[in-house]
Amino acid sequence: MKQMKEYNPKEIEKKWQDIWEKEGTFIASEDKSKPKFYALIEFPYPSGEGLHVGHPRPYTALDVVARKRRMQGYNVLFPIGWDAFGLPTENYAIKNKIHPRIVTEKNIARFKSQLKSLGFSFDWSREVNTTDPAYYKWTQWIFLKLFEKGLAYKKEAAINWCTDCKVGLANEEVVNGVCERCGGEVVRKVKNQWMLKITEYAERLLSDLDLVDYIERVKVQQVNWIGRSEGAEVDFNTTAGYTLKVYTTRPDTLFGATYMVISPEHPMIDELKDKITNLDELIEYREKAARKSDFERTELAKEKTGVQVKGIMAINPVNKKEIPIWISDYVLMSYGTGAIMAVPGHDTRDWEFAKKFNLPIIEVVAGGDVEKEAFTDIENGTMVNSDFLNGLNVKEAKEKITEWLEQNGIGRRKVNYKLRDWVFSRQRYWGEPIPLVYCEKCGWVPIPEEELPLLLPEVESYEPTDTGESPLANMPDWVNTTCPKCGGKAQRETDTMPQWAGSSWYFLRYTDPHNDKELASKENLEYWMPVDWYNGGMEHTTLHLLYSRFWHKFLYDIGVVPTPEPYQKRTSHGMILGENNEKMSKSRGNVVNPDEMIDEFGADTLRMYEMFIGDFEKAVPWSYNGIKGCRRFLDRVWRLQSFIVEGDEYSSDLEVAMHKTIKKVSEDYENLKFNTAIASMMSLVNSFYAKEKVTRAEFRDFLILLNPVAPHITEELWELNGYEGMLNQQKWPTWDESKTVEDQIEIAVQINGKVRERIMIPSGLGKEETEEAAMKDEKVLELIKGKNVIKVIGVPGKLVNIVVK
RNA sequence: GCGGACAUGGCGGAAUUGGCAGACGCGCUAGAUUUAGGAUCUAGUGGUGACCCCGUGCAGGUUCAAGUCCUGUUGUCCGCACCA
Repeated sequence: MKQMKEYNPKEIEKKWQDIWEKEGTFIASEDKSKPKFYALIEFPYPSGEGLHVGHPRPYTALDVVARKRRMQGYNVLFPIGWDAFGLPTENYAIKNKIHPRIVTEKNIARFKSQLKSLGFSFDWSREVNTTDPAYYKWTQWIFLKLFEKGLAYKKEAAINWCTDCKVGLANEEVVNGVCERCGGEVVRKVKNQWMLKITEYAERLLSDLDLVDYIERVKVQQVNWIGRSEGAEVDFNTTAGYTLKVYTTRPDTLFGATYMVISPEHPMIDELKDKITNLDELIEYREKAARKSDFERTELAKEKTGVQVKGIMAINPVNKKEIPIWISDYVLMSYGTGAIMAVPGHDTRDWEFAKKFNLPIIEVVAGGDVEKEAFTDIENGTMVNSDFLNGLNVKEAKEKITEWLEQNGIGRRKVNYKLRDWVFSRQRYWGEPIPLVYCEKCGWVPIPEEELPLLLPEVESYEPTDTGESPLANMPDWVNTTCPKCGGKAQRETDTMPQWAGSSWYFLRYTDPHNDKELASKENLEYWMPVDWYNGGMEHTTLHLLYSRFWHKFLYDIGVVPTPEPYQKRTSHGMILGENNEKMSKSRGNVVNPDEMIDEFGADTLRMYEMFIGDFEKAVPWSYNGIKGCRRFLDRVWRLQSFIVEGDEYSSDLEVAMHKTIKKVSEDYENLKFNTAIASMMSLVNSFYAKEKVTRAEFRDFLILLNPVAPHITEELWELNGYEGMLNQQKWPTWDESKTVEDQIEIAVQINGKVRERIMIPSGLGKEETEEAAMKDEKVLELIKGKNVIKVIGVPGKLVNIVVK
């Protein structure tokens, strides 16, 4: 036994990180003849807090896959960058009176050193930064293209306004009625906003989910968020001659419509103000509704409120009956037509409203008791009280009435989506300036492409204003400009883009990050896209993921990118919780800092524990003892050196174990089952210890298998023990399926389903031979002696069950 | 309310198409070694003292065989939230 050096992670991790950097080991090659593999993680937002141990979980997972793929001969792109515009930095900058650019630089430096100390195989030469003018030039360019194609428009709209951040929020940023970022109260505020027509892509965003390999829960969430529904639009005439359009998914219940409800903001009220006899009352209700924050609205959702529109009645087109019109805030202007036909017999909300205001309820689908509750079942039940629909089931009735409506020109088939257009303006400083100017004569005019990027100006104060204007509005020198079209006086847009802008296309930039002619070259996009595997958090499923798919589809339509979808495969990791099983946060005092773990145990141990901690897709609490166990394993691996014996082959008694492990590890790394891959390597090491021997061939292949998880220690052991070259340049080992099974295997013999004996039989026996082998066994014969054997069921390789009486 | 996921030892978790429940790790117990151990090694570790038996949230069912399939039920987590 030779003298062994101590395992010193501090020393060897630094050593190998320096070597990898110096040699450019992980720089993606420009050689496009090799098969490519593009692995992507969500680029981090460089906050002032630094990393906690939750961050490295997804990064390590894809690092493992990336490292394995390189050894399998792929040209791997595994890039990293910074999503650096955004509110927290700006807020911190305001509070501490430091320019957000300086704050950003500082935070990035911190994140970078933390990520580097974990030994990820990122291609640092392709680092991007959304706040770099050379990057946001192209964010602005894409926006101009959207504007050019009519997909960006400015609209006076009631938006979600965070009273703390003093900024408009997208629907997606309002969580439970409060601001997703700061938890501040959100109220409705009418503002002139830039909007992006993501709704125009709703159908494709939905149907193209068939083209990609996303985990089910991601697909389901996107489907729900897009919220497609099929129904009909129906025209209701009114006694005032005004036509009220409604959208319904239940046209079959038209005969049961006993009143109508329109949203308080519905334009009919203003248009017919001369004919409405209680206008004051309606306006009062509308104002009350507008003042309510979204939070209050949902809070008060239990009790329905409303006011009848007096002086006008609607006419049910199927039976010409006059029915009253009400306004109520349970009908939203932003969905469908802002008006509904109320069918209290078969819609729960309408039923509650009708009960409260004593409106008639008519049963049109038999099967329930509409006096007790709305009958909403659409599977069972037959149409009644519905003239020519009587006797049909719901499905048939829907079809028939829709045809009838179309024939009579009073209705049409209609598909609706819950998805709304994307509020794209922020009244903030730290974001991409919107490259448009407003000219009295020409309206909104894009600044010429060659003038991009439109730089964010230096500014005295970047505090948001109480009026809701961007800080940029306080800079007349910057705002006042000339119209690119007519040369007249014009003013710049002072709103900036939301944080989601830069992250909607960053994966494209990685393919060609230094290109100053295009956002990325055609050849590079052709070669690298789509992203083969994208892992990220579930919290981005309805925001970033949908937004970036939308931009990508748009870029596909205008011929910039070669694929209709950006990401071929999407997976998601579970959160790492504090040791107390609560979400890790500063305020709970349960944050575990990766720097400290690296200092105490080493990066390899941390990486390994991140992967071994549990089911990758589930939330799991951190455990200090758990990480200690991983360090213990690496210590054991280090000490394997003392067992090394000569041998270019696997030893006969471990041959099966080797092939099995290679198979298990190779497959598990691909299937997010890092925990079981590591478990199988631990078992293998236990076998080496049991023998106190490991051949050079066994050790060699074991090191390769372990390398993606623990890259530093394995490189060091590779070198120390005189293997050729660098470990990361080796070929991934392969397994021989026929060698993954022992010659003799143990199977169970059950009697009436209970295991009573275990026998050794040669592997590969068929069903009958297996049964025969069991029936020959002495102990088994003993056990069934004198009993009546009814049935013998053999399962090759598993067990034999003997049914006796 | 709607949609989705999950429920297995003291803990994190394993378990192809239904086929030996509890792999691997932690923790714990005992022993060895050590001046000492939050080090290392060996053995044990679902419950009950042992064979038996009982055991995958709960109650049924299908099957030779159920953690896995079916029906019902309870609980936890996540997403959406008056979407007509």
